[in-house]
Amino acid sequence: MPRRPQHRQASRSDKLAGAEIHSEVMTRLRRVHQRYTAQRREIIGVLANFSHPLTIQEIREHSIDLAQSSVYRNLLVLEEFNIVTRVVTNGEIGRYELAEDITGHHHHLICSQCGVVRDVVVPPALELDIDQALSALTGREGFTLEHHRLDVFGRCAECT
Amino acid sequence: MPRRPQHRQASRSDKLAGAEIHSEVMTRLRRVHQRYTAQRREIIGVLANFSHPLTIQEIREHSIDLAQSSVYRNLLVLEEFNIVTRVVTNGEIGRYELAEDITGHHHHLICSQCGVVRDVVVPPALELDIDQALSALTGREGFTLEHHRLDVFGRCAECT
DNA sequence: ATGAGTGCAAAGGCTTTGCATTAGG
DNA sequence: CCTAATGCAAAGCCTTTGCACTCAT
Repeated sequence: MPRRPQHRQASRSDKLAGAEIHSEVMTRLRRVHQRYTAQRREIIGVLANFSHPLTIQEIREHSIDLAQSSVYRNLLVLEEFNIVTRVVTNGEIGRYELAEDITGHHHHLICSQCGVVRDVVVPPALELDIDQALSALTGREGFTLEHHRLDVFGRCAECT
Repeated sequence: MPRRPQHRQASRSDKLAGAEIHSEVMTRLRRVHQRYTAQRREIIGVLANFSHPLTIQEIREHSIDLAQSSVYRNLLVLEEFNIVTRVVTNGEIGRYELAEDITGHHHHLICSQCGVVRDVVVPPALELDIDQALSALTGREGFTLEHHRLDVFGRCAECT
């Protein structure tokens, strides 16, 4: 399964990189009796090459021989087992990225004009404050806290 | 334009309520040369009756004689002029709520299982911390900060 | 009066599904 | 081997659009 060369984009604080990601994903899929097929490797490979969530269109554009239905079906499986995450940003088109326990916890900076998404990390102290406050809040509301999502909206330099 | 009685749900710190909302919306629409038609009043009325974002389906279910296309078109207009906000939560179905400058700034507590959405308010101190951190962050990234969205995911009491 | 807004139905666009074929373990 | 996964095309589902009619201003 050929992997076309791709320049890696601005890397976040990668917890895992390159080959490590594949073996990690392989392990996880094995654990749940799922196969790590060529198409799944391809999808993971593409997602690993970018430091921001991709649309299904984009995933297909950056790979070859990926049937549309396979991409949809595989992303569903990969999401089910917490290997990728579906993130919703501006419009309603779904975007996917590797799970945070692979790439590290981060948030999204979204241009409200053109929709471009950039991964960002906020100070650990703030994350702590947020988690504390939300923990109290969910308790009060009878919810079991799972995780939070902090999206930042603004205009990117190009869209002034 | 009949408005079926609806029990108002757990009210947040309402900045405006009932009739006030209609006159406020009326004013805003006038300002941009838009008409406040019966259908638009109906939509606003339904949204005002709930303290959490509604899907288009739900909006239609809680009103009468609203053509599907009119709901879509009106929500587009209302969103354009910052009277309602489209919020995306779990899946990809759009949900709408009154703009924050009408209802007050808040966030969403979303059940990752059943998708129910509850409005929540976090401590002002936390909001301040967040805004400060994000302001610094967006500056660094060449973005102009507009607003943030903090969604909390967890399991509601029913979904344990 | 008169153009924005409405309703109906048809068209779009992304996503899901059915089914025969292929391939991973 | 033997079932999960794939590819293709058809079907679904939410959303948008065209067009004639209606109603706010």
